Amino acid sequence: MPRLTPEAAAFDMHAALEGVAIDRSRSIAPQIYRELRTRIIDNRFPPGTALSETEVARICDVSRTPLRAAIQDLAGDGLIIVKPQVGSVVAPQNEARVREAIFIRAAIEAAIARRLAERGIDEAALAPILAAQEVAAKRDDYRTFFRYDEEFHQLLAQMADVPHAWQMVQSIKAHIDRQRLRLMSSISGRSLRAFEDHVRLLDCIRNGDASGAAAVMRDHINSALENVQTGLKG
Amino acid sequence: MPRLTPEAAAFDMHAALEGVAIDRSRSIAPQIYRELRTRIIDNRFPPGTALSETEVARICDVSRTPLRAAIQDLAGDGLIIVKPQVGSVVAPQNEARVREAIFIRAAIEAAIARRLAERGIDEAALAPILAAQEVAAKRDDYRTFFRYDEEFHQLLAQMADVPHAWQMVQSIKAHIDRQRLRLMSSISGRSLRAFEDHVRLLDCIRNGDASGAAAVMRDHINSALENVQTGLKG
DNA sequence: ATATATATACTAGTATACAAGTAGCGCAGC
DNA sequence: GCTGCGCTACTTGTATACTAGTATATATAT
Repeated sequence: MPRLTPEAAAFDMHAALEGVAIDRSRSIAPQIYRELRTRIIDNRFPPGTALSETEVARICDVSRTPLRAAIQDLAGDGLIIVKPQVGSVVAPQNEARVREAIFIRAAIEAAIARRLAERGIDEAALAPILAAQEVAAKRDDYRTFFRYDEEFHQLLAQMADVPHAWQMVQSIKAHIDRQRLRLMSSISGRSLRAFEDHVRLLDCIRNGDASGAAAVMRDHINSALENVQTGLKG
Repeated sequence: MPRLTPEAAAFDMHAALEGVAIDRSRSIAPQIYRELRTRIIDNRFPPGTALSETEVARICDVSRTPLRAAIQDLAGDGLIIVKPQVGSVVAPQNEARVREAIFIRAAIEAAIARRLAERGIDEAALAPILAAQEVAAKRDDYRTFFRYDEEFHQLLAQMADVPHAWQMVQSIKAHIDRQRLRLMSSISGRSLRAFEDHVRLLDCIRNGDASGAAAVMRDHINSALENVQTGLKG
């Protein structure tokens, strides 16, 4: 086993895996994947945590086979680092990695915005979400706003008809979200700024301003960079 | 087993897997992954081919475990469709999928071009590749040109310092390359046009024209769309 | 005391056995 | 001839046993 960091030494694996419930009538591997992924993103498994396949499998009461499949998938996402014959650890939060994740998300979502501006959209479908966002934003209720923000972006991706692109965004977004929770309430007025971005984005789309829409979306996503500079120590 | 298409019925699995050599001193799973991936992309495993884990494992003389891991990874790439308790097949070549792959690649690489224009690059490193491209392009030698084109784009990604973004491009590019080989020599003058794109791209980067660089790159990648319309039946 | 060899207790990678589910074929009955 | 039930032969999913490699601790020699 790799040397434990002080933080990881105090880590309680049983506590971190509390609430894991497996439905034996469905495939186990994807369920374990989801459970672990959620816990890594919300930092119940802090970066650097050692994950022994045997130990986790025993605690979750499943065999190593589906658990291993989940670990491999998480390694593919870059959330777990597997060192052959040595051990697996939750990937450290690397500033460069987060910045690159934001870069990729901005690239894909800007392209989505561009396409929507070129093709036009059904604004009616977005209206209720946008209204809910406005309420949350004016209350500076970032938690609620964040939920509708997710919906908003997802709906745009659906309208652009690029499901796999959205899947990639979801995958890469894990690296961004993993550090977002730490600071989400720290910056006041953030929701309002984001809401205004959305309004400006829809303006551009409505006017068929493809480059403008892409630029607004790019800046909107890139605003997460502000967190990176202040949020990560390394 | 899923019903066989006429094409797949005549398929010879042993022939398709010829040349698979496993180095038992290294991990087997990634080796199998590479071997299968290569064969799917160059259509030695035509779309729709049924892949039985047991059968392929036996022919490759490995156990199901590492082979299964490879299959799962390929399913993650969208190159194989796994139907639980039914069977796995090589993913059909879907026009929408290819178009979306091009969309994603264009998005990421356009963002790379933009970043390079903002930051500036070391043109000297690109010069030899560009020179080799010019020679191949003027001979209309698409095969050679294609090799240098790959190098060119990879080097740009390296310069932009986004290794994971490039990894994603590589992954998604499989869907594009799978249909490229069929037509690569069909359109004459293609290399020259691509070469001119590269020159214009470097012009924009040199002048710090971020939007221009992004636009050139976007159009450059999107030119692959011309193949899609004529190349796929469905 | 320090450096080096070695034992030990882990790790992930692989092989194999078993379970559960699906599709297609064939036969019985209508 | 046609319909429907059931058997059979596959498939992938899971559990477990085994292999091989690594890091740490311990003992030993210098």
